[in-house]
Amino acid sequence: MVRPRFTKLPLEQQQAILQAALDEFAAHGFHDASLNRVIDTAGISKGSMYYYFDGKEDLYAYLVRTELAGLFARVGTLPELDIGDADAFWAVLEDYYLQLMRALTASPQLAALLRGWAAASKNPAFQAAQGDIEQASLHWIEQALTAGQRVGAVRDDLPSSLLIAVVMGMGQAMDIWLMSQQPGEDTLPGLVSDLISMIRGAVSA
Amino acid sequence: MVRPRFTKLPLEQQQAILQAALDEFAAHGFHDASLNRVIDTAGISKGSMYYYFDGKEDLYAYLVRTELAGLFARVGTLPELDIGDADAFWAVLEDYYLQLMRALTASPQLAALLRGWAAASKNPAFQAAQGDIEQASLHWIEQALTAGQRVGAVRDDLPSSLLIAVVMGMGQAMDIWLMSQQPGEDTLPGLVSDLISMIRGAVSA
DNA sequence: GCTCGCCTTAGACCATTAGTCTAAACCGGC
DNA sequence: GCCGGTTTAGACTAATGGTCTAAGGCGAGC
Repeated sequence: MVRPRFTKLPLEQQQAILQAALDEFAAHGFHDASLNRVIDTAGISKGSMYYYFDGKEDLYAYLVRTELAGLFARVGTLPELDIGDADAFWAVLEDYYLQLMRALTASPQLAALLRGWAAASKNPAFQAAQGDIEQASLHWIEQALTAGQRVGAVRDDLPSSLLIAVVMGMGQAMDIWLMSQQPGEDTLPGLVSDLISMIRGAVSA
Repeated sequence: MVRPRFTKLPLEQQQAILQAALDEFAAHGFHDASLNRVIDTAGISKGSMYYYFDGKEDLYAYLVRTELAGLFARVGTLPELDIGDADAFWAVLEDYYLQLMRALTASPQLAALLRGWAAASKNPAFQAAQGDIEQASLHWIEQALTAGQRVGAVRDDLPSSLLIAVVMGMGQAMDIWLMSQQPGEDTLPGLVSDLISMIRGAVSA
């Protein structure tokens, strides 16, 4: 866990460290990122780094959490899902997903960070570090799915763990594909609509 | 690329090396596997290992390729897909997928190996090593999808790269979920049927 | 039977990694 | 001015993947 002392640092030094970490992790992914390089770039000593963070995984988890929080703060929270019928459910979801993707295309570094996260998250040895991030994401999808089941938009004849796993798999594949397309503001809505329609087809009642 | 000299080795020594590598990679995944441990376990020297293989990625790629070839040899090749209508297409695919999963549950080490492969394959820095494996897999899915489009079982209004990416993402998620369930011979067919129905829903015309 | 030359092997060595630890520097309170 | 806890510097460790050189092994030609 990140040490509280880190948050007591002058903001500019916090940002210097986080920026260096973001550059490094976004450029190389978790495994191939060098903590030593982050330390050099940030201009602090190894002792200080380990005084602020438990280690590489801790820094990474904190960075992802912080950046994700910023992203969701920019986009806003997910609107209420279980008012209305199935069509309304999917429309709301599509709109929200579109806004998320807009925000993501605007910050390619964050996209790279999440791409690396998606790649690593399946590795069991890494899940310990993923911890609350993964949990939050799963929780988010789980809530959306159960809301969809309440309004009859999502089938409920399968184990929810399977639905969650498949939706996450689809979502990650779509995110990566979408980022690789570098979609413009004109094409993005249509693509997002297609993606949601595929998810809808997969999990519809 | 694996050096031809490796295949000229006595079979038992080849198998000693491959078995050691399989144990290590299946237990720890690609990144956390230690090549030095493989070398020790196999009872060869570092010089020999690097005389047979270009390096860690090369050994891993060769191992996956070999094991995959064995799996497909056990299961047999995919039956002809574009005879009949859409329902026939999905029935054939389901049956084949079921056989693959049967074979996979029978060899948990191979399942672990492929799980690690799935986790690593999204990392761009790693794709160079994936190379022909990834290509073969993509090619396989691509062929199935175009066959499905010919018989009207698969929509053709989306970029095929998107369809491929999404189907791969779903497939990987499903494989991982399925392996984590440790399904018995009684439950497996029903689960596989559910999985195929989700893919069908996602990509149907 | 001997020797030459090439294929193979052994393992020391290198740069780099994440992470540990100790000693010094700093700085506020008295 | 100095005392004591907080913070920093960076040497150090164990392990990694990968390189390289020198020796061993062994068969062909004579």
